[in-house]
Amino acid sequence: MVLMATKTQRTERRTDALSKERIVEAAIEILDADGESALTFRALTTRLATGSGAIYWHVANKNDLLAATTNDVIARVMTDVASGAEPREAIRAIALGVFDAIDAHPWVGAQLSREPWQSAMLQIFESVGGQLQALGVPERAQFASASALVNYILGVAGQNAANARLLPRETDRTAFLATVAARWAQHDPAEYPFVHQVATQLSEHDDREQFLAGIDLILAGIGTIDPGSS
Amino acid sequence: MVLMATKTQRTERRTDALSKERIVEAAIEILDADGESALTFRALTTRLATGSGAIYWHVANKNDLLAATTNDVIARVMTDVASGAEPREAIRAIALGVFDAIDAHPWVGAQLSREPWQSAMLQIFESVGGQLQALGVPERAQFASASALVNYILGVAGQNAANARLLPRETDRTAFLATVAARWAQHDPAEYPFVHQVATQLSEHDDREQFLAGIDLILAGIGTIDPGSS
DNA sequence: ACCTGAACACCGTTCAAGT
DNA sequence: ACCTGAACACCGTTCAAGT
Repeated sequence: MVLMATKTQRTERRTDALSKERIVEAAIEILDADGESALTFRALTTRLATGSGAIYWHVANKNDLLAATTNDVIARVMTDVASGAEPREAIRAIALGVFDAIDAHPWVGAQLSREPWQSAMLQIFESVGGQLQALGVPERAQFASASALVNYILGVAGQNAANARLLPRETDRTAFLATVAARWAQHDPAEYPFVHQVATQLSEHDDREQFLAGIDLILAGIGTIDPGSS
Repeated sequence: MVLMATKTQRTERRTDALSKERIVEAAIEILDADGESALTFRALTTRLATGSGAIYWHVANKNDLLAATTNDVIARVMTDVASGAEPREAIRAIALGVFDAIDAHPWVGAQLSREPWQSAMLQIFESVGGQLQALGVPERAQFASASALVNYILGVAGQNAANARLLPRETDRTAFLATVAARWAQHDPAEYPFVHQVATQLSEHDDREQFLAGIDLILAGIGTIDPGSS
């Protein structure tokens, strides 16, 4: 195919032509490999063997580029998760999908908590909202319930992204949590009794389980809503 | 006092000597007046009539400075709120205090969701945790409950900060929400039925009330926890 | 001990010029 | 229509030199 095309190409562009997709793809690779600070237009131009102006032809600015990369990752999560399970399970699956995506691409977390009205967020909001309807949450409470869940997911997203930024590259999670727990334990117990008390639990806990426990707590709260007349 | 001191000052420094407090104070003024992007070391040196090196003598780097400013604002909120009300009311007061602080200083929201293990977060965590104990939440559930509440607050913090960044300076909130709602309504109803449906509610809702509704939802969830054997 | 400010090594973004 | 890359106007941070 490719060999044939070399002869008769006419309206076809060279296969490596720039496009927003190719730029986004390259940006994701850089972000995953070396983190947020490594994504510069200079790094992009080098990787794509082009000039900075070429990138600006396809992308408005860096914010636009970051929104596009985040959107890309979240869209993939949402299509993977779309299948029809029981609503409560579906919500947990959506939440875990986002959680795992941020675990795999920590920069997504930072971006999500920075640009909440962007398309990525809309997709999460839509998925969660749809499941709440399926769950039979009364209409007047759907918006607030979806917001609570999404805000919670957003909060954890930012937190996990920050952790990943602090983590000195591939440190294992338990070692990191032990460090934070030790720092917590150092605070004056008189001034920070609660922090002091839960410091041990911190080093033992499983981030992912804890995240899910929070989702379940909110779902339990939603379960207490009076179905009312609607 | 000051006049007298001018004669016999010895170990005293000139009253306008630099200090971390003075730098933090100036940073907060810049952030409040012109937003995150306005806080540069050059702007700081101009305002403080000094050199960049002088600032670095008191502050490790820009991250350190931002953490200190956030810590300052949150500390003020926590001492204002500390009074002993009923636990559930106290938690609502803490949450609203943080919410209002971010409303007044949007950059705090961005920073909170960026540096969750910092001192500012610890203070919120401690306050919330203490109230959960007073509420009689069983010990095994305290950590997860506090985390859920704090993560939720964190998520809203980031969202509000982002909104403030989008807001073209002192636009009123309802006008802004109407714009977002209009954008939501533009999406294909077939693809985004839920978003489409709640778009109207979005433009009518009160951010602050909605925030509190989420807190109440989580508190309701916490209320369903089996007290167990402790 | 604390401060000065020039210098360094970067950024994102623009734009005249090319194809 | 799409791409090139030099140039611009910034950054945060360092450091020799001053007091």
